[in-house]
Amino acid sequence: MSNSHSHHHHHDDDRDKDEVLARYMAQHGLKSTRQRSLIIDTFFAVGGHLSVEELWNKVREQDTKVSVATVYRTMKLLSECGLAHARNFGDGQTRYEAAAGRDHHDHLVCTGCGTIIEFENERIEALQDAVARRHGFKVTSHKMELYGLCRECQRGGPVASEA
Amino acid sequence: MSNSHSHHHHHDDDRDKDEVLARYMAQHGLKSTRQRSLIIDTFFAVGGHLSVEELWNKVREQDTKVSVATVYRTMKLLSECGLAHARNFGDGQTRYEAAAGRDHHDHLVCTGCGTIIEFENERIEALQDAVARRHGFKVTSHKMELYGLCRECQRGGPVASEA
DNA sequence: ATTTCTGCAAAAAATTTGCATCTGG
DNA sequence: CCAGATGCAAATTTTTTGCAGAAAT
Repeated sequence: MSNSHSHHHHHDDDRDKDEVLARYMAQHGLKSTRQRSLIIDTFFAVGGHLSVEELWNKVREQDTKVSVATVYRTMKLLSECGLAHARNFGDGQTRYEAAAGRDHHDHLVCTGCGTIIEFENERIEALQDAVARRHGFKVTSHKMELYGLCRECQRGGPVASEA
Repeated sequence: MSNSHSHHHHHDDDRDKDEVLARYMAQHGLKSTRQRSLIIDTFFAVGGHLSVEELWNKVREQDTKVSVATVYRTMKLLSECGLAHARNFGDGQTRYEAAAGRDHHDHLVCTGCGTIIEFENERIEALQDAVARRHGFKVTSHKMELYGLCRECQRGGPVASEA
């Protein structure tokens, strides 16, 4: 339900992403390797909010001997060039989510079953900017999470926890 | 819970806090110990957004042999009874901040110098509730952080990092 | 007396890093 | 070739835990 009104066309997201990545790598003298490509492709293909370990598992389905270290290093890269955002939802792990070509969005996190729903709200964004301006801040990014119980969990009681 | 308009008098916050704490401890069969009191008092006295280690250091100025484990355990407690909130600002550590008697507030985090400014905005809160309602969520808490450069850091360039 | 703490040190969990060895450009 | 990347294991960092002794109710 996202990618509705991008300023461009259909799969420009992908193109943008690749461009951003290529430019960044060139500027920083980085090399394109089999592992990096695999990790990055997997990351964008799977989507969602992946912990490094989850991503690592997915990656290893393709190439058994990619090391976690490489996944950590690659995700840090993606994060630095703005194609992924690191998030912390309170479970001990850092989770990454794709950022390219997406409007900013925030999260509703169900503390019962762990479901994460994304949403966007322009009016909130506008107010955030206003607040920041009022404090003399130049905002570069933000995150917002609402924690609570989803419809299901309000009824039947929380579904068994599953980390 | 923290629905109180804090426009009461001076130390109602403290009273509230102590009540909440006492009730919670009673209901859960918890004991009031020297260490817990020290940690909790220190936590509220210092204020700000403390990591466990920072708090531990402060605590040890009073009592050299409180263990870090106790600080972790106590902060988890405070967090569970709603008197403190755990936050993650992206440096590897969980930080806690006092919650008693305060209206909900959010943060402006300067990525240049690390300064954290708190703010409240009812209109944003209202919009958040609306969004949640629209998704069938019953929100229990939320967090929101805006990252960017504060006035200072926009001018003179980022102050030397001081991790 | 009984139940709940605390300190300590070991254990876990998450992430980073050193280094010898490969690899892309 | 050579800068940069990878794997692996060891090292860090952050948080949790088991347990025996200490305290609180």
